Amino acid sequence: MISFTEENYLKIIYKLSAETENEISTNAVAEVTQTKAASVTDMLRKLSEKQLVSYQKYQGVRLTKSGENLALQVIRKHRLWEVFLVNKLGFNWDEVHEIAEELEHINSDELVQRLDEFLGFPQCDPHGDPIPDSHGRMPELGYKNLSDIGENQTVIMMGVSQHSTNFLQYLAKIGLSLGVSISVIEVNDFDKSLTIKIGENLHSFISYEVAKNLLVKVL
Amino acid sequence: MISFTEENYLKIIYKLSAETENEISTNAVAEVTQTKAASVTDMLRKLSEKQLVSYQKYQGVRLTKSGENLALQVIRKHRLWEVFLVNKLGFNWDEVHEIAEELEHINSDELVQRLDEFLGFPQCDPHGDPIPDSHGRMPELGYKNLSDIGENQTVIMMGVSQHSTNFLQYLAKIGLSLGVSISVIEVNDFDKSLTIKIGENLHSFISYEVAKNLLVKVL
DNA sequence: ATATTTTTTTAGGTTAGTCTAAAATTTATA
DNA sequence: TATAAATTTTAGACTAACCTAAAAAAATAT
Repeated sequence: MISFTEENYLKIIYKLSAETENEISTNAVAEVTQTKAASVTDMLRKLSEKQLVSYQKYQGVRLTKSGENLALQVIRKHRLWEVFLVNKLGFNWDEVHEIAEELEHINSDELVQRLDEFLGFPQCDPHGDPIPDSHGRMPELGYKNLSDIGENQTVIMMGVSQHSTNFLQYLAKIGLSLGVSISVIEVNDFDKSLTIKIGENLHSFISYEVAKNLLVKVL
Repeated sequence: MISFTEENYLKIIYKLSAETENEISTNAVAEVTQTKAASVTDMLRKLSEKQLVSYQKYQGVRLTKSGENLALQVIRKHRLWEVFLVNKLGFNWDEVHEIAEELEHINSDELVQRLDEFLGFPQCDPHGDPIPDSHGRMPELGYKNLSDIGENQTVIMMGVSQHSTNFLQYLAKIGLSLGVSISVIEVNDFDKSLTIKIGENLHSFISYEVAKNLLVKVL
């Protein structure tokens, strides 16, 4: 059996692994789990004994195939529950993360299966993140970052790659929400900031930092 | 903050209290929690320090007002989730208890509120048990036990007061399900067993033990 | 290439929730 | 009402997940 806490470690290692080819350091995990490096070392040894990660001391950690599968199932549950909370219960997309952090550990394959069906087999969560299927396969959504879109192109906003409440509320304030069309009017050479048109007639100016975190679909 | 385990103890003490006026014994709690009496003693001392139960050693335990409120909130969540699982996800009523045992500990008042609304403010769960409101008030459903119904009366089956899978599957087998009409044909003086008519033309014979656990609405 | 800094691990300790075995208390019985 | 039986509590120990402080290893800088 795998515990709530172990599941969280696997999920965190999975997410850190997505950003690099290298092993994940003890400190990197400690920062995300909000624990001390010593605690992480203990847990890595334990996960290693269960064959969920490959870990050599001082050399960082990597998920094994079965560790990755477990991580993907947790992520699948998290994202399905987020869809439920937003689409069925009417929560705002910036309110669901905490609750989904709890729901993702509910243990029942039958439940996940039925929830998926009830939601109409969604491909992505309310932030545009892809939902792995029951075998752990991620759907290929082909979204790009707005920062990679050239001048005079028009795209549709599909998601975000940063989920902080701050960021989501900033987007709401400047009129950016899922499904709106965004036209890139001008890209500033110096700092890569963008002048964009949101919808039909709202103009806005956003930094490269923000553009990098917006997922869009090219028409 | 109150833990998963503490919530379970409160819920169990609440349920045991419904069956008696007296204090609940350490052993009674141990039996339901599937732990040893020594562990229960430890927990009762802790809950007592938190003012959630009143407990004098060797004298058994009772919920305080705030302990009872917490227990009722857990029961509320359990029953709302059961409604969700059956009405929305299509589970059978004998399959939902385990999953609801996990879901009942998810911590968000906003979630419970919205779930209640999404389900249409149900008055009772799929077993006919009343769902406390957000203030902990139980709706008065006025159901009776089938064992208290006299000969020649007709009632509607509304629920059960025993939730074991065994029992629920036995009911399914003899054709008893929520909403069917039951007519009491004859009551056996000797052992109080009943001859009943289920629906229009199905006759059946049930023991007093079974009749005691069926909740019915008198027309 | 050595010294310094940073990272990681080890050693030993804490808390929540459990256990067993023994002691204390209550209840039942003769 | 004294004794036996049952119940409950205490004492001491275990595991999971965390901690701090110190030691060890790796990375960086002089």
